[in-house]
Amino acid sequence: MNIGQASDLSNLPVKTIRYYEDINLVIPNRTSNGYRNYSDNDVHRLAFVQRSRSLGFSIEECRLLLSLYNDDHRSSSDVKILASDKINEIDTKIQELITLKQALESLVENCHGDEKPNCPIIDSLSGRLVQ
Amino acid sequence: MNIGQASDLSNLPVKTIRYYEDINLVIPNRTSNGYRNYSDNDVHRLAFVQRSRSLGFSIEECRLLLSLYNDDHRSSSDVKILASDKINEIDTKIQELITLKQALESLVENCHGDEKPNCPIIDSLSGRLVQ
DNA sequence: CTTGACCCTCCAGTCGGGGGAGCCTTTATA
DNA sequence: TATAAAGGCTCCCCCGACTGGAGGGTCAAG
Repeated sequence: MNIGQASDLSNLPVKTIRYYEDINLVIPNRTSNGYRNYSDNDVHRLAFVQRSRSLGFSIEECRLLLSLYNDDHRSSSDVKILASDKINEIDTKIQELITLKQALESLVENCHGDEKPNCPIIDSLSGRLVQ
Repeated sequence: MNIGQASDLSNLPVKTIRYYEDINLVIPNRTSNGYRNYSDNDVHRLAFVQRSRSLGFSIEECRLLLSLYNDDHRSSSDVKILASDKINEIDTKIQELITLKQALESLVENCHGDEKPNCPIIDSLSGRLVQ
């Protein structure tokens, strides 16, 4: 099938699918007119990448997951480790964002938010100690 | 002072400080030999940007914050709105990451993680319904 | 007078694509 | 059968926010 139909079936933009070929992730055959010709298996792989990406895996992790996907002799422990690592990564990011949010909240709480220029948020950003 | 000292005082890499000049964020004078010559005020502005960036503000938001920083007639409400919006942004991101984490956790829980190829994580990524 | 630390500019790369120009092929309609 | 629209192709530049490196110039110490 052409790239447009592959795009519909995989929920990936056409541009992204071409990009995935550029980086040797999912490589279709070509028809005689030079058009990309995606097989059902190619589309499965595209959709696999789409779901993996939406779960937060990087392209390189998707490449690894794809190779496990196609490996009949894989160990499920390899996959589990990859997913567990990603959970830890996400968790670290969440904690960082919570810390950030708390810092901003404590600044906002102390700001009157009126028409006057006096502002503890600016004071803090400029390095003056507040509180 | 030279860029190296400005780097030490602002906790910003030399490369980043040059980049901030490129994008017209903090522009120093030059000495006769062509070296950048940072004033104390320039360094304050660099440090201001460093703190703003570490609180999650984008470069364009930093540009706006800097202009408020230098505006004696600012309203603190303008600053407060900017910071509150950023809190909401961060909160949205946290919620997205929590959802992502939960999805991954439910997949990992069902995976035996042994030497066998059978793997509900791969099954789910490949679009096969699990559970 | 040389060494090393520091400074300069310019170019390319990162990640994961997006936008658009300029062209070719296929398909639908008049 | 002519034409127009839709879809395909390659190629190149753009995003944010830097980072690395090449290839040079400048300055202070010994």
